[in-house]
Amino acid sequence: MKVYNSEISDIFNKVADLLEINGSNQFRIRAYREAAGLVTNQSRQIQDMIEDDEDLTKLPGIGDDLAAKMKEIVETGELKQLKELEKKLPIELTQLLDIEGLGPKRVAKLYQQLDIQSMSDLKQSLEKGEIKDLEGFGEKTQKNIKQALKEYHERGQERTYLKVAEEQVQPLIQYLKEIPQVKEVEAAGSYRRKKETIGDIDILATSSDKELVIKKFTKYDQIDKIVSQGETKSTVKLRTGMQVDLRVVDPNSYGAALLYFTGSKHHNIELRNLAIKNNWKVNEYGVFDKKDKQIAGQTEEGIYDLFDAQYIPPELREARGEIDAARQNQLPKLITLKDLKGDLQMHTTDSDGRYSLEKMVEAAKEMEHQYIAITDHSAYMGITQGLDEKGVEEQIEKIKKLNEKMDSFQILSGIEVDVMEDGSLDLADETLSKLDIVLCSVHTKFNLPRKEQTARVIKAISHPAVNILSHPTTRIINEREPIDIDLEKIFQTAKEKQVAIEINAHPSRLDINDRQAKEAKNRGVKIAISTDAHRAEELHNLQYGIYQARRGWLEPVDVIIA
DNA sequence: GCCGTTTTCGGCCCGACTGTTTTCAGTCG
Repeated sequence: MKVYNSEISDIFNKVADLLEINGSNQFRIRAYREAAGLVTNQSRQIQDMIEDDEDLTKLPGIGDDLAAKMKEIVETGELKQLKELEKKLPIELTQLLDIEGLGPKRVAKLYQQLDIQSMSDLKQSLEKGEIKDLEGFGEKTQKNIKQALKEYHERGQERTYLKVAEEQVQPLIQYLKEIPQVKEVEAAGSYRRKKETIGDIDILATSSDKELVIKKFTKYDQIDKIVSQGETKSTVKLRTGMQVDLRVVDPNSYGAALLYFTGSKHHNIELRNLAIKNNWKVNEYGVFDKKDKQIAGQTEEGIYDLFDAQYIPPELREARGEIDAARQNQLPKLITLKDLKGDLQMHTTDSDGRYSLEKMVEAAKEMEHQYIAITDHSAYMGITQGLDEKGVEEQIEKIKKLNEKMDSFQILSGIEVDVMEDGSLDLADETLSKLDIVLCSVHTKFNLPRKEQTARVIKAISHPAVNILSHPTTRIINEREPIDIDLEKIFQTAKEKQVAIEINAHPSRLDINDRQAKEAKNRGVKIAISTDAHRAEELHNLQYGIYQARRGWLEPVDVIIA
């Protein structure tokens, strides 16, 4: 039986939720949550680590108890402790915690006094209007819970693509910049860390007249609702449903506040713990010594400097070893968009692209690319009207003629060939051998069992003609789960066969992801970053692939850049 | 439940805003 890391972290989170509703020791609860987060962020499967007899207590925050519990989950698929807790408290209570404004204390009270166990119980009680009479609750709180429950059902759980968030952040930043009293303004949070999806937007501004800035912020014309408004902080909901938090601080706290609101939370905690060892205190206003004197805080650089660390780019601030690396002067020199000289995957009207070969070439030249690969689909995928052997040869000729007219720019003849169910490729070997570059990818049979799916992909990339494995997991963010494959084995084969692994730069794919990219790098696998553009405008998506690569610690040397 | 140049107990990151209170608990990030 396969037990995934996500199942282990789900169980730990449920234990933490129930313990919290039960009023247990908060630090014990935190230990479970930390463990859940650690397991989620682990690039290796815990099950594999246990099978390899690795010592799980070497992981930070994991002691004998939690290590034994992970082992129990891997071996039995469940955790006795959770079963015991469920006898005392209904498990549905944990869902109530997802409603904004409902934390463990209130959920416990609703359960104890009104026997509210589920969303539907809550809805009924709200309709009866009996919640306002509980001690510590009131008219306003009841109304807020009612609204939050409604929004919970409307919004679902989806996070927004980075690109979609950018479209909302940029004009808002511009609006804030135009307020004369605003000195600096920057979007922080997961947006600044360039995470593939964004939950809400955190904006930081500095000003000597904070209240005025908050006031003007709440007048932004895209705001649907003001959730909260204080002297230095306000939360609003935009018409799009996106939540935006603005925090205004004094200019001399800019660096500390930017650091704080950029996160990640775990990165901050690591820094704070480091500060404690030096008898310092870190908060959003600065770093303070024992006498409460500010010793850093104006700039992020100054703060990292105080910790004897290199400046850590936001993309790396995920508590994945970046602080240690920065203190040993060993941070990677992250790849930038400028390092990339071309694009290795795009489509034209010869398959499912919307633009002609000539148009795509024109657009790529305008972007100052030095080369591109034209990689239309192979014929197998009926809906994409892909190329068969004859079609490929015709396109090769067409590209050859076009290349003759170019000075320094180069067009590579390529293909995105389908991987069949048995791992064979959708074009004859002879045809594939005539191409400059061959990408292979899975577009069908997403549900094969792990062993078969892995064998299928390994067979495909073992084909001597293949250069790149495109969108390896086939996931589409918020839409399609990744296929079940053993990426470690695939990376191993990729290295042996000198096949590159793609970071597909499409904002909804970003496949492989940041952690997987880091793992690939560690295993010595080359990465290709390409847009998979189906229209000329999409060539600009390369930036999102670069963000993901940076989050995966990639340097120019790890990537096919020219 | 974890952890240790304060090592086997006693700590564990820190502050803003709201609503219900009348000094603060609860929630959020």
